[in-house]
Amino acid sequence: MGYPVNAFFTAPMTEHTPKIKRNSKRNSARMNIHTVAQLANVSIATVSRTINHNPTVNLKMAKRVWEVIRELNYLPNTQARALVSGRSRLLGLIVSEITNPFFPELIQGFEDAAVEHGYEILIGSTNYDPERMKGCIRRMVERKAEGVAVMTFGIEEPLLDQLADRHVPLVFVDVGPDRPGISLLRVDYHHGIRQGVQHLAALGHRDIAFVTGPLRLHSAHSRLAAFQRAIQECGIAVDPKWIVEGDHTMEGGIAAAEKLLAGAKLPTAVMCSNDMTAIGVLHKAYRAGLRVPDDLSIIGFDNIHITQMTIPPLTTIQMSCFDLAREAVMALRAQVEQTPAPKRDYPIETQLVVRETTGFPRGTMLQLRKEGDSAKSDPPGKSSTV
Amino acid sequence: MGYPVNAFFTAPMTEHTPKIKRNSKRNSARMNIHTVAQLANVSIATVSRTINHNPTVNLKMAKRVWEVIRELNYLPNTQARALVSGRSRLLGLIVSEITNPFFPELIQGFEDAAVEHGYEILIGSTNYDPERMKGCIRRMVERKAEGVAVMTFGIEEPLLDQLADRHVPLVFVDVGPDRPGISLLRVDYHHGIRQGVQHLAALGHRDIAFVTGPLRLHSAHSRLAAFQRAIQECGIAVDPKWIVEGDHTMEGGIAAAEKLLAGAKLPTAVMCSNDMTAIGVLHKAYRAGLRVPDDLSIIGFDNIHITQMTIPPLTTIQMSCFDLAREAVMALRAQVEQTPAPKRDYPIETQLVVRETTGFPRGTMLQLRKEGDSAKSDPPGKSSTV
DNA sequence: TCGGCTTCGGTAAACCTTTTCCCAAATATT
DNA sequence: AATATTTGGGAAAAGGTTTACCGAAGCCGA
Repeated sequence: MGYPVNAFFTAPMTEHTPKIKRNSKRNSARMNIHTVAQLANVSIATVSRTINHNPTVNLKMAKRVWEVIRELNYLPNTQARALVSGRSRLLGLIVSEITNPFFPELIQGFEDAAVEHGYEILIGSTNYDPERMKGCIRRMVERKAEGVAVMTFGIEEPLLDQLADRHVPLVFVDVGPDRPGISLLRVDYHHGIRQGVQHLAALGHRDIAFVTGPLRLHSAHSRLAAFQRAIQECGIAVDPKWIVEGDHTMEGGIAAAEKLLAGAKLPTAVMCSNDMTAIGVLHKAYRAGLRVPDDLSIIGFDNIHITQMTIPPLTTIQMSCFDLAREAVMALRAQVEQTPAPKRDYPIETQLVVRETTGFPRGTMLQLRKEGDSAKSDPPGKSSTV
Repeated sequence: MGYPVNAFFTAPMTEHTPKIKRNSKRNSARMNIHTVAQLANVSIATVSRTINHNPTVNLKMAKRVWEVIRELNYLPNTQARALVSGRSRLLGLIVSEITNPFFPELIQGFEDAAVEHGYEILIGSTNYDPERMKGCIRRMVERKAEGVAVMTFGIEEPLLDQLADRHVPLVFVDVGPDRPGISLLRVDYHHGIRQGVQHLAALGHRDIAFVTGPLRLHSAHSRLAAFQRAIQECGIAVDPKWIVEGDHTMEGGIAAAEKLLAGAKLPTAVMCSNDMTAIGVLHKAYRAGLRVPDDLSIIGFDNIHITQMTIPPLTTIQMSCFDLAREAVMALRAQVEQTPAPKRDYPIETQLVVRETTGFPRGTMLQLRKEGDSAKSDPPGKSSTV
């Protein structure tokens, strides 16, 4: 500091020495902005400005620089850029379980939205384990993610302090602490679930069971509450015996179905907190010799890709994970880039998709048959989507 | 220069200015190794040594430093560490499509193995698009991944030069250029596929179709070749009409099944290049009113989790993606950490898993029935694994 | 032809950490 | 008690980039 800046202009020799030193190092396969500058016969500042599309660089020179960059296949060192600019251009995404097909679809959407806006993503999978969650958060902080979307549908509050304390913008699903820098994606579970319940009620179902997600998670409660509200709206009583806790896995679905089958009276329809659970229930029904939908109607939740291919294709409630992902990125960007007034709430729609696992309950069917209306045996809405 | 502790010994006034500037910045929520050093009353070097468990730091001092680190919730800046140490501790993983359930399982395994050895992962999903592949590779280089596993089961050669030229260790599946720094994971497709073919042949199948993967991919050819060899070993002729190209998606499976169904003569069994294809075929069979396995036997490949839950559960050939992932990390580590003699070849086993989509072909079944052996109608090996 | 203005390009500091080198202090040895 | 040896810790450079600041060159009008 404080040296007369241009003193050296008149004394080239002293400056030459370090330059040579640089060259010798560079020859050993080390490529950086200096290499480019040297080959293009410009200063590193010019190279940097060219790369960052600074308009003060003259076109001819820019072209020359780009040519050298191409020729060398030069790519700037992201770490160095992030270090000096203070921007990592990294968004974090924390999910429950990467092996649940819902999440890869979400990840894909998140990545596409992020890349579109010049960000990259850092994925963390908690597997419902607080230890792993802690690790994920640590990594997000260490790598200086500029924002983190917590899509685990539930998070231990104390853990997120690590992030909140560092003023990392966060986005949650459903619920989260009300602080500045924290956005919420509010899923309107009620709309889709009510459609599902009404669909079942219209078919004549009165004995409707519900398999929840893990009740530690807030989203599981939200979905259950939406179900209970919808059921009551239809004037049906909710029998607590038919509310069974699952864990959002296929195995959990099987276990839940077993519990239901063990009861004295069977429900005629089951709604599930997610599609994987529904697939488990469907499988158990198959094993138990129940025909779907004749003996048991099943509705899932999420509308993951594979539900189109189950046998029979699953009626489910769509929650667009692309919307969810896009909104999450939007919310994060709004915080990071300080768009004037960042909304805190981003609503997400849900929507019933009728496929072929829902039909008349057995009793009704017989009744209809008796009335000579056998053509009706085709469930309504068959393959309305597929 | 100008670090707090000894600044005053030399030239207090001139050096004092930056110190104040630093502090003022630090107060505004900026935390780094200097903050820790200051609070612990040591130099930054000591803090760094403590963090890196350098044994020359005396225990008492280390304890004091760790306490401050804890109290501040300090986490070192990964970018800066990577920049100076030249080690990003990042491993890249490039997959075909994250929404194909095989890959999340692979990713999970890869991440677990990486984290176990102190690495983190960078995921790229190509969606079979060379443009995206290019982007993935660029990101891997930019972020300075220390090694990259290319699990797309096929890569455009010129693209990988970007990585090879930079001496980034690579690991491929099946096939890859024979250069130093490139390891191969050799999957023994033949073993599992032969088991599958023999299983079908033993049941009496002679008319066996095969739905390949996208033939641009080398792994598709490998699997097809393994099938053809196995078929010939069983003394069955391969009818080229029954080799149909799929694309590793469920939709591709449906399309392939449609092509097969349109033929004059139907095969009695179909082997598929992956499970998603098999699920598509299974679905098409269901739509066409064919019973599985009575009218059509189906065998998949990969043994993804969901195959346990298809209706009926899918007979498939297991390729342990955890093994694959673990071996990939091992191979990369061997290169990165210069273990004495890094093996180039890592063999991966495949294994038939018999579930319930394979049974006697229709003709045989009737024949057996005629022979009064109706008890045999249960296919052999039923749920031998589930 | 010269002075002032514009425009373009170079220099060095800053970002945060690791690591080498070196010095000082503490302990051991004669 | 004085020197040799060990140990612990501080200073500073390096790593690759961005950017503020400043100098130089070119251009125009007078």
